[in-house]
Amino acid sequence: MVNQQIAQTFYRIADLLEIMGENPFRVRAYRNAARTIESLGRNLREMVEKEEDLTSLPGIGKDLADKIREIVQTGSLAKLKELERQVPPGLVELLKVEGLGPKRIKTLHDKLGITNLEELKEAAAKGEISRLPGFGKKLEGLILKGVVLAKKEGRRFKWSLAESYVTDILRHLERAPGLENLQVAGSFRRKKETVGDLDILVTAREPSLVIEHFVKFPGIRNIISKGQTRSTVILASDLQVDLRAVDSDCYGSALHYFTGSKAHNIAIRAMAQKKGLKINEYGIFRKDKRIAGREENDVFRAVNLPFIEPELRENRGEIEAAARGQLPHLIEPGHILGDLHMHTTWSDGKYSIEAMAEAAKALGYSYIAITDHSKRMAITKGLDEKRLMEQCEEIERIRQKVEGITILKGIEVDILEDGSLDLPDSALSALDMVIAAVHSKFKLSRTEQTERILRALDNPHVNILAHPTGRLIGEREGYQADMEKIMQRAKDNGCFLELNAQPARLDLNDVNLKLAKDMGLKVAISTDSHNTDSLLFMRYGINQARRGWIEPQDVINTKPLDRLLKLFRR
DNA sequence: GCCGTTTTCGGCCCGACTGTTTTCAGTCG
Repeated sequence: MVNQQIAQTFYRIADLLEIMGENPFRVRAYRNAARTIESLGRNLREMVEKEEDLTSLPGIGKDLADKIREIVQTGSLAKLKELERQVPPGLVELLKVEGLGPKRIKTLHDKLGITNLEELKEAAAKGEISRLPGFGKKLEGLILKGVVLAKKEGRRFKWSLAESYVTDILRHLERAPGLENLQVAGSFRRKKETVGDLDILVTAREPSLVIEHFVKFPGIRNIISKGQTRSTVILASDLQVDLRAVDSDCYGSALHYFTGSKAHNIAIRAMAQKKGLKINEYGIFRKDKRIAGREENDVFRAVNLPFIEPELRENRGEIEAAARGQLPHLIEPGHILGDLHMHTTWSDGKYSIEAMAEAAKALGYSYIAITDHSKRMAITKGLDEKRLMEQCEEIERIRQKVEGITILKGIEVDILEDGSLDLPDSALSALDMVIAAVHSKFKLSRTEQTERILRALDNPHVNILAHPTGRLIGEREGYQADMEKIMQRAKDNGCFLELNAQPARLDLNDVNLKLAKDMGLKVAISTDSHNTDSLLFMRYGINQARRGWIEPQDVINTKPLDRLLKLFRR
């Protein structure tokens, strides 16, 4: 929580400094630091309390380390308050308007006294803006439209939803005349859990023909720009799509460039600079001579690095790891041997145990675990002790019937408010494995929530903590809890954390996955399926795992059954 | 404001598109 607050503070300072016309590199320093903090696994409050050296974090120097300490210790930052006295706070909102950046906002403020969105709208409506030097009728119109759009800004699309748009757009683009290569780049290619827009790269004999074809895509609501090599459109769903066309000689360097992340690209380019090279989307250059760029790997070769998988390109240590020859060998869908979290008609699932087993078998799995809810989840017909025993007998019968896959007896047992479990040990001891989960009392204090979960992990029957933070992407923040402590206890107790592969959960997130890996704590990637179709959500889990640097050996359900069962013996 | 296997000063990624310009600034990614 404090990490997010600090990151937001730094972003805000960056915006304010930018509007004041400050040194752009200083502005960037604040944004870089904010990004570092957002993707930091460690809790800054704890680091400050332990008097750890904050300047060891990338992009944090003495000055920003002091500011972090000030925010942790006082809850606010004098520097921010001072800036907010100098710049009307409403001006920052104007940055969200398409076509307005710091320079124009400053002009609008200085010449027309505009301090917020409402005043901007009035001025545009009265035609005052087009009379300013450097502003024209067209920009005024854009601002009028932009003022409305600004409120919607910031919407991000879950990766799984973006994927459905990608499918349609690619089907359209494949029919473009003279098309050679077609690839989605950007955060979609990096498998980020949400994407802000889609970046599509093409190569073609005649790029402008592809652009012409692209803008005829039926799902387009608005064409923002359309040039010789590049076009931006907005789909009816509000998703922005950028198309870039390059020559096939540049395909590799362009793909690297458009895949990002921005922070990764800047770091790679800085390395190239030191070697007297220049990297841009058109290739790798020594002086003015182009020396490579057809293959994406040319970029990495130019800076003496091995290929770095797109999912790792966040400048979170992947470049250093690559330089040391210590990049992870990321997990792939084929490594998964079974699914350890699913529901049936015994609680809130839609299919029988047998149907789930057959569906999993068809996916080539060698085992599954049936993990229905426990009685506290009354709305799901959660199992009490008696029904759980009946279900175990039913599983015994189906084991005889369905061959070629092992069905494990499990439960997703509720963690009650005090950290005790919803079923007695006598019931849990009859099972092959136990998942424990928080489904209630999300609002407990951080300390209480942490203690509650730690106590559950101390129950010797618990093997896996389900959806460990409880967050729902874009809808609900997770409950407050000290994940570092929870992970450490799980490791000490021989438990595991789940990576829940439901596209709305993807819980743990990438940062926490990396933290778990660094601690040596293994995870289970599970679909939490309530029907046979969602067994396929496994791939979303794999995407997220790869972003968290997870390798096959870090995941328990890549292990053959006998080794898995040994891991469940605490 | 950060950073350093040439450096503690002087750099900091770089190109496309648009609009209002008659040669370029601002914005965006």
